Amino acid sequence: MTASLSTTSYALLGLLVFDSETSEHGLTGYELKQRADRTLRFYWVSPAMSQIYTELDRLSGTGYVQGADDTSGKRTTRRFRITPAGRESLETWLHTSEHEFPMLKHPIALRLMLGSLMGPGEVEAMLDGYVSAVADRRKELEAVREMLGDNEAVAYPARVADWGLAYYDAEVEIVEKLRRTL
Amino acid sequence: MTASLSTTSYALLGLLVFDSETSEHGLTGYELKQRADRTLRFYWVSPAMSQIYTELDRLSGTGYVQGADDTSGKRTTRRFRITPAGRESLETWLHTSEHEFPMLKHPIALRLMLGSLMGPGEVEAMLDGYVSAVADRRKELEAVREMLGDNEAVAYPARVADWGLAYYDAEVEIVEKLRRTL
DNA sequence: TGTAGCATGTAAGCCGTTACATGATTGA
DNA sequence: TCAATCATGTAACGGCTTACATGCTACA
Repeated sequence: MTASLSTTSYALLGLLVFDSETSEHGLTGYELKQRADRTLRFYWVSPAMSQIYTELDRLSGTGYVQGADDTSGKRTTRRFRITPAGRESLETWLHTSEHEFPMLKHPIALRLMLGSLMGPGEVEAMLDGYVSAVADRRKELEAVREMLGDNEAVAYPARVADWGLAYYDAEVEIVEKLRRTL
Repeated sequence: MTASLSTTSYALLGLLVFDSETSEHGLTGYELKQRADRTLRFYWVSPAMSQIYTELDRLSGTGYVQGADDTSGKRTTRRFRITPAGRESLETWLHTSEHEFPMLKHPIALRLMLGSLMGPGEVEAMLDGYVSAVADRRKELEAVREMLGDNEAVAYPARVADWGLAYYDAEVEIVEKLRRTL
């Protein structure tokens, strides 16, 4: 029987799969957090450091990752690699689990609903601020997209990044149109 | 000093504001859940029933809502109304709080990242399923939009619904384009 | 020498869910 | 009479965050 994990656990396992295909030494918890900040953050969550270490302990417990002391550097660190069992569990999850609908927590839309309680100009300012925040976000994601390039090994992550970029573009267009109707 | 509440608390407070502008008798926890299912769900969350009652207790504690036994019907229920203090707290929140960036938890995008571990056809099937799930969602939101009509009192909620519809349309377009590149 | 980044954890606590429990009313 | 809906809660627990604690290394 397969231990059932949270989606976040599988997401981290996914990051470890990509690592295993390009390197042999694994990732530290710290490095895993950096990867999450670069990728997962845009369409899932980037767990807190403390959460990363907790998940790594959990995944070690189920045998899905294996941690080993790395003494090759200046400092001894623990590096984690995905195990065959972990890879299998991840694949089973991909094949069999329910595909839940995305969950969007959108504080700007929530506030807009209460626009009648806001002052004149305040709604506009909020939407302008949001458009510029999206632009910032987009730039960050663009940098990630450029890093992925056209490397076949990360063709799917690149597609996800493209999806994200198109989403941000659509969002800006929608909000700017909405802004003009106020 | 104002008690600091979760965003979900303010969202419920917002629903109670709309009620207060159209009726005088308030909402039961059960009705509040129904409103959340119709509106909040699309761009925030619709809390579980148990959470609704917990929040109502909390909001009663801070004096932001007031519950009263309603014995006018066949059955005695508790109906909640927002208080002037609650309305003020909500407005303060609208004016002063940080506008966090939306949070998207997108299981489909997450799985797509791991597309290289999925079988041929499996990615396509997943995306097709997603497109049809979005279509279903869109229909639900469309029904809500129609209910709002062009009633001035809910002009802002109507705009939020329009935003949601445009978002679903964009999502379908993006995914269908992506689908063709596989 | 001091600050930023690397590296790893524990503890407390919030938010929210599912499961469980109870019971009234409406309508087929 | 039986199922669906209305209506209200408690208990247990999972997931995740913030705050706190510690210490090494690189570099300006």
